[in-house]
Amino acid sequence: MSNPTIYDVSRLSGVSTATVSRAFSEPERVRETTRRRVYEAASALNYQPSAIARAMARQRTDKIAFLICKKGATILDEFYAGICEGVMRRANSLDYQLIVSTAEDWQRIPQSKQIEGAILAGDAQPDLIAEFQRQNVKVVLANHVSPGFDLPCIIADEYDGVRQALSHLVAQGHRQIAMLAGRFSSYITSERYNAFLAAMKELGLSLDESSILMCERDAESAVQAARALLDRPNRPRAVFAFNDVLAAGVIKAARRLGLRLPDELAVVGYDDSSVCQLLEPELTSVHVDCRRMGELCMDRITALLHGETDVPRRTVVPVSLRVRSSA
Amino acid sequence: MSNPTIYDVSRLSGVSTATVSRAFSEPERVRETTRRRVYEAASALNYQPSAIARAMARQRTDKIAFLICKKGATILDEFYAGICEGVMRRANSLDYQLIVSTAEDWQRIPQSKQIEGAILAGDAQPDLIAEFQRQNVKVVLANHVSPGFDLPCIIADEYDGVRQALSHLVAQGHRQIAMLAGRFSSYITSERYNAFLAAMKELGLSLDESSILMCERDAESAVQAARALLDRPNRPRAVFAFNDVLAAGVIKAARRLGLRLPDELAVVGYDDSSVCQLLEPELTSVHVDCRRMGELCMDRITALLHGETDVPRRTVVPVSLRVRSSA
DNA sequence: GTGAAAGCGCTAACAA
DNA sequence: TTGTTAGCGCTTTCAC
Repeated sequence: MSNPTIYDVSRLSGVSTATVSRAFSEPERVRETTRRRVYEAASALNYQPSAIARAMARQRTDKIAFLICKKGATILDEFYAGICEGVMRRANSLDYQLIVSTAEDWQRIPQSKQIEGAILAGDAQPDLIAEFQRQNVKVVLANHVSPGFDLPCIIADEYDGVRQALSHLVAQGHRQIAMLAGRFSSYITSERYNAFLAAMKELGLSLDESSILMCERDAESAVQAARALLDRPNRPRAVFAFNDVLAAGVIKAARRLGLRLPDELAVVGYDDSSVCQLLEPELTSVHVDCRRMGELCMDRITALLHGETDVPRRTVVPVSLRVRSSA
Repeated sequence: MSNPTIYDVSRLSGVSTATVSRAFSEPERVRETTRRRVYEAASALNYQPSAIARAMARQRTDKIAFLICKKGATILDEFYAGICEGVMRRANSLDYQLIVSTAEDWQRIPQSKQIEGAILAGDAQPDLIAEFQRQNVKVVLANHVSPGFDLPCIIADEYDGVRQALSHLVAQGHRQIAMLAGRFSSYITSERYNAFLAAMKELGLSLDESSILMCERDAESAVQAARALLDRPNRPRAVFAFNDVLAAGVIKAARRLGLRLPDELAVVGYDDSSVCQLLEPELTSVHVDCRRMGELCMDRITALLHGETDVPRRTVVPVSLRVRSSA
């Protein structure tokens, strides 16, 4: 019942185990005819090399982990699922196995997972990073930077994203732009917040403190905040939201107040998630190529694993505004 | 530079490797004081048992795969991400490692992945299943059933979901209900389709062939179909859509025609995805507990792995209508 | 181009 | 309760 081993193949094909091994991992080093005999025996026995034994002998596992570092809420939102997909694709094509988990769950398990690298997506905690470094596991950060560590990180061009959004609104004639900021990871929140301030300044717009609102990360919270904003006598005509969910909240609030978009209120979101095309009017949003971010993460990990020394520390992925009918 | 091994710990703590091994895998079989000494030595050396070596010796890997079987489009939509999350959670708590991939990518890699079980989500192809069985890998199906095989499968109660949706519409006074069917996996499509026919009959509603529309799985396709439907002189007052994306398409089309929801048109979706609460009006939809489905998948796999013989073949997860303002 | 044999780090009889 | 030791299936020198 147990699986055939290299010994079985060796016996059946009449060559040594060393040759069988080579036939599978360095085919060019074994003579054509021999190789053929090995393959025939192998397929007759339905043999496949054991990844475990191979890892054991080679002292490497070709295994890397993708950990979502995010407290609460659903684990795989669309954005992280996109990064995950990019990582997965690239991992598969590079013959790496991908373990997917959350940072929380990962840490609960004491046993070493024998991974060679870890991609931490989101708000990676310093102690987790330190732990990996102690175990000599290569680390790459996605959508986050961790000041204390010298690690490759893949981030989106937050500043440019916000700038594009605001420029578009300005081009539509808006001068007074409100911002609805959500509580995301500390990095994203502060980055996007500062980008807003900087872009407003760059565009020569006056900043009204009262038109900067904070809310949680759910739509309902956004609806509340937006209602307060839109109820004001001198309400803003344009709103930039931290992501599409919040933007949807703003649109809901606007609808309930009977406002027509984009004429009476312009709304721009962020992430260009699938919901943008489900709303009416469709939501103008900043597109982030999260799959690409995932691929880059894998590229950085493999570079580190190959001992490359000049791996880029900070890779900024360009973003672009997708103009639709909400603004 | 290389990691400490069980020999290092054995030497430092002055006990045999067997005892060290036991201290980690069967703590109760080693005396308190000895155990303590082992742990001290281990942590002094920063030792962690190698999962590879353990797998090699034990002849088991504690590794299972979650494969998304779905052609095209994005790999991890919200529904599958939910199942994946459930599987992940349970896998972590049971100390299994989870490899996540797509069926396509998986098959491209010849080397054996040494998994003990595979959870196939979606449209699992018979040849893939057969291949796993040949390799003695346990298989469980999620959101799918494969007639040719005797496998545990976890599915949602499609029939009841549709019935609840239609009952609700009937309770609202609707008699003439249209259906917008999308091309999903063959199983889901036919299941939901037949459920509609059966439920209509059960509720004593007359079935008008012309009010059953097919479309692709994207919102735009749904908008087109819905427009054709709503442009008719004798247009329906209620639409049941195969999922929330299609329902959103219907709402878009309705909006563009100036129809007011739910008074002039009632819409019900399926899946209760996050978009339901982002739309205005919020979308009434059939809630499917996909995380639960994922957990059940893991439970079935572990039952199989433990050699249990009476593992349920067909587990139907209950669903429930979430009534909101669209119908 | 191929073979012999020594590991890789751990587990599980079996013995003490 | 603890120790001895023979594997687990493969890779990789080092010979030939």
